[in-house]
Amino acid sequence: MPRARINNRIRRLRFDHDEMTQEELAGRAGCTRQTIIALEQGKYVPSIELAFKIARAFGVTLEEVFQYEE
Amino acid sequence: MPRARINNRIRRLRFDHDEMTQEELAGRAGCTRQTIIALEQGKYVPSIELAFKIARAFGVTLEEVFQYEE
DNA sequence: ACTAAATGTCAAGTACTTATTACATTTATT
DNA sequence: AATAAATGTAATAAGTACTTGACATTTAGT
Repeated sequence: MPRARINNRIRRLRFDHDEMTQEELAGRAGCTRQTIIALEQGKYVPSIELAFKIARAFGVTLEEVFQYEE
Repeated sequence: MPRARINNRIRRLRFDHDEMTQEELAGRAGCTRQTIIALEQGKYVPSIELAFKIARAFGVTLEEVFQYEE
């Protein structure tokens, strides 16, 4: 598959949610802390399922967290 | 990662788009025909990137194509 | 009925996502 | 300065997404 051009606003959303910790987010999203770290660092793009869970953890839509860069 | 609870409306969207063929959709989304077939059959869930491309091929949002069930 | 287009199946292989475990570093707090 | 909390790093391993290629079946048009 093509070069991933997906970026995310996880770091920003954590900030906006009273500086929610990575561990707290991981817990809510049902993944590990390391996964959150890697996502924030842009090391990879999550599966759709995890993306939906992260969005839900912040109470926003998937597209408010992840964007396809042209 | 958890059991994928993502379903899609690709078949329906193709129908609504004047019965766009799987090959035509694959071309627009930049994937193979076999991938479209497998997705319609629910054999797996696409990457976010492919999901965005498919949505774009139909001119709708990602969430209009893919839904997280419960 | 023929033919072509569309859809489906199968198998092998590559690349990526994510968990796990364990340790290191940075940033508060007191 | 000491401790604890938060963040970062790294390596292994398992499972999944997707391509490629080749062949089979179904559907539609003439």
